[in-house]
Amino acid sequence: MPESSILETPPVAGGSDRRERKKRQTRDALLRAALELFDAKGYEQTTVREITDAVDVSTRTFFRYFASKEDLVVSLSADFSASLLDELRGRPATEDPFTALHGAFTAVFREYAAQSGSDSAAVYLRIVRLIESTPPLLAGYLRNIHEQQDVVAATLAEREGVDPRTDRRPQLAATILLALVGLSVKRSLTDPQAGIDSIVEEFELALSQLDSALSGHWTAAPA
Amino acid sequence: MPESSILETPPVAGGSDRRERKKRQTRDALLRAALELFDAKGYEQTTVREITDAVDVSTRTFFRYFASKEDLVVSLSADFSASLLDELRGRPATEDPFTALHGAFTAVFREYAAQSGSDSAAVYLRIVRLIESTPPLLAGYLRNIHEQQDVVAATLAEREGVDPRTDRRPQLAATILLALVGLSVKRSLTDPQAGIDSIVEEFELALSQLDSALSGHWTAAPA
DNA sequence: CAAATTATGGCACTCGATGACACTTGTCAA
DNA sequence: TTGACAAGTGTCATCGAGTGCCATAATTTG
Repeated sequence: MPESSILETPPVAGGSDRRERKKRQTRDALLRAALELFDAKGYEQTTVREITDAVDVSTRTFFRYFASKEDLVVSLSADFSASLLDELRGRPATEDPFTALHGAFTAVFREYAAQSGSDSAAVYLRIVRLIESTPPLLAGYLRNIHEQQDVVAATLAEREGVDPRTDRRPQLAATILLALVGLSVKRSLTDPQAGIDSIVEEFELALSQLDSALSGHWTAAPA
Repeated sequence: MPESSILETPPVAGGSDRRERKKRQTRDALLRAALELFDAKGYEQTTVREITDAVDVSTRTFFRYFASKEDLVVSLSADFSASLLDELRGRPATEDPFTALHGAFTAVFREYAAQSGSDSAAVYLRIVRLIESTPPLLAGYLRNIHEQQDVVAATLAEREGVDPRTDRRPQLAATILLALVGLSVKRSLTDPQAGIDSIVEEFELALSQLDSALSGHWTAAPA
């Protein structure tokens, strides 16, 4: 069984030892048990002790797999950001920054949404909902995004062959686009029915209303 | 001596009792001692115990004044956000959303920069530097901004008489403008010499380059 | 099988944060 | 002035997150 989900440890090294497998299993078990408990009784109400008891390892072991309780959740959303960057780097150089960033973003989400064989999309939504409803997690999540900004900006600068230290447009574009991504995700969550596709829809909508929102009064209907 | 700085407890009530004064003194002392220690040995390396020892109160008292160690720092920057909202609400209704938000932002910063009689500007910069260089503080700070978004959006919606639940432009505008504020602050900090004025300059610059950054390739010089 | 690695468990400890209880001090009414 | 009453504070106890250290068990390698 493929069982390819964002819950798994990324295929870092080719280590195919039994040791590696066991590590992966424990990590995976901790992850699943934690999300289960977080769903059931909330993030803050769940102690690390409870998570490790459910998997039957020591709490000490937990902190060898995850830097912190927060990291367990946030690292999952970080994987997602990593996908976005990968996709962005793979975009043809003929695309201008805006198009490339826009394309990379929609591609990543569509990819997740299309993975019918796995539970990536479901897990992603679960995690994001958890994050959005838990202040300390939200904080860590936003910090992550904030750090990504610089990386995205650097990537864009390289694509366009400009110096990111003198030209402010890369950082500016990265800031705006990532802010829109965040907004789209947030909006989609207000609808409990909404799936991953609605994130893309919200994103498109935001882009189309950008001009209208920033110019003049809003007496007219959104363009 | 006026001593009017953002270190002080905001003038909540007119309570001019001795009790009020004493409370204010303790809070103020904790604030100053904490910032002093944070500057000297870093936020994470400073324990609450050390702060309270410097002021000679119990650690329990500390947590009666501040919800957390993080709150002590972040609440100061939150005051700033509050100023922005006040200013925004005071803007004439004839101004369109973009103009109002832009005007409110520059006004608040200019006001801070102009307070030569106090150390508001200096303290603000000190705090923001501390926040930007301390991951957990940055996280809390960003979470604050994120929460402000909804309030700003609601304010804009009211000004324009649109329904924030159906019209997405308020939230969109708030998101973009606050993201630009954050970017401007961040950029100003890279220059150790920069004062508060440079934040406004960065903001203006970002606005003027918005179109250029989001459309086409960047072969041409920034508009 | 023996030796070198490496994951794990257990323990003690620090620190942030909270709750309970008692003490002191400022405030207000009689 | 006196006597509540409330508010700020200190002390003590406790919990949970996170870390350093060392012993031990599992795994890999020779």
